[in-house]
Formats: sequence, structure tokens, C-alpha cells
Amino acid sequence: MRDLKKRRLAARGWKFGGTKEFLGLTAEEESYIDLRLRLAAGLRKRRIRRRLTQAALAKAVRSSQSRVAKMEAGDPTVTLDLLIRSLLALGASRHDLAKIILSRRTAAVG
Amino acid sequence: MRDLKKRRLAARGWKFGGTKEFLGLTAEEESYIDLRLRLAAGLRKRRIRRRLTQAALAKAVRSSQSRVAKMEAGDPTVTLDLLIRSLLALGASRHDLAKIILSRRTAAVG
DNA sequence: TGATCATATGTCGAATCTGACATATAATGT
DNA sequence: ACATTATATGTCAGATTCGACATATGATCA
Repeated sequence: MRDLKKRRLAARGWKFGGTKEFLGLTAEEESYIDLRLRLAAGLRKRRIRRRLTQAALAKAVRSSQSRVAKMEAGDPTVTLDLLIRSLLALGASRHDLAKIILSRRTAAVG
Repeated sequence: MRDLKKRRLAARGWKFGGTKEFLGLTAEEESYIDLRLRLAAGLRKRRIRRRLTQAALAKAVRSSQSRVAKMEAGDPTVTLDLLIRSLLALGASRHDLAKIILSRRTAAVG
């Protein structure tokens, strides 16, 4: 991973290795972020396919439009729990989740 | 799902449908809990295979033995984030996660 | 242009989750 | 029986994430 990319992630609020390491993500941290981005992209894709607005999805999961926007943006203040609950609320099955996890990453950060 | 099983989950601290519905999990809630149990079982399996104690794993993820125990027990105060971070710390790949998600459920609750 | 709808971003008090710790309960040896 | 080691369970102050709200930025129309 390139430093530029890491700085962009950091700028978006990510904390690595207990904040002290600014550069140098561990494989584990990288996987974690990667996973989140996949789920975020999967959520957006699924929502769009269902022709729902972020507000409509928010209502369905008893959250708010802003939080849905953050989910899809990969905002670090959003937990995997919320992300996954939302996917489930959109009718995703375990198989669907597995597919999303294994999916090709769509876009880079930044 | 049987009522008995639901009561057992409730007794362990699960809140359903905003606390008010005591019985009657939605498909989504059921999937969510099911997913957590799979990850919990996957974590334990992986840890054991690596011959690590809960304390050792805790150290690796900068958590505590008690929290690892809770993770593996499917305690509702443990987030998917922590569960998944721990799996990643044990070297699980995206493929491994997908496999766990699709895995056969090992044991029932209670 | 201005109006309307969808999405993005920032903030905040309240709710939830965290690691740490104490302590209880196996399990396994001697 | 008594240690020792691993795991389970409960609690709590501090940290993080929550939904809600305000507001900014796009996007699409007339």
C-alpha cells in the first residue's frame, strides 16, 4: 500500500496501530479496512438495486440518513455491526455476505 | 426457532426488536445472531488449532482474557468488529471468513 | 435561475462497548 | 487433597459509536 493512500485514510479518521504508527499498516489492519470497504460498497450496491434512498434504508434499520451515508462512505465511526445489520435488513443472506466479502474491490480510497 | 431457545438468548442479555418484543425474532435478527455464533465458533476453533490460550490471543489483539472468553461465548456485549479483528489477528483471510460465515453451525445456544 | 430531492459532512449528548480486574469454575496434574 | 493452568462470568470507568439534527453540496428538473 502506498503512503499516499495511507495518509488519505488517516485523514479520514483512521487510527493505526494505536495511533503511534502513522505509516505501515499491518496485514491485519489492512484486511480489516479492506473488508469494511467491501461491505460498504456492497451495501450501496444493494440499496441502489432496491431503489431505496439512504433515508428509506435508514428508516428500515431505525438509523438516520447521515449514518447510512457514513456507512457507504466507509467512515471509521461506523461499526461492522451496523454495516452488517443493514445488509441483513436489505435481505442479504449469509451467502450474499460471503459473496460481498470475496467480491472484487470496486474503487480505491481517495 | 423455539420459544425456549429465544428465552435462553434473552436470558443471556440479548435484546430483540427494541426490547419490547420478547419473543418473535425477525429473520434479520435471527441471521445476525446466527452469524455471530458462527464467528464465535470459528474463532475458538482457530485459536485452539493454533494452540493458543485465550490469554495469549488477548495479548495478540491487545484485549483481555475475559473479553476473548466472551467473544467465544457469543456474549452480546461483544461487537462483530472485535470478533472479526480477532479472526484476522489469527491470520484468517477473506476466504476463511467467508467459509466461517457459510459454515455449518456447530452447537445450539443453551 | 430557483425549487426539490438525494447525499455528504460535522457535531453532540446518550447509549453501548472496551480493557482491566476480581473472582468463580473447570480441568489436569501431583 | 492441593497446586496450577485455562476458561467463565460479573462489574465498572473510560472510550467509542449511536441516532438525531443542522447544514452543505450535488443532481435534476422546470
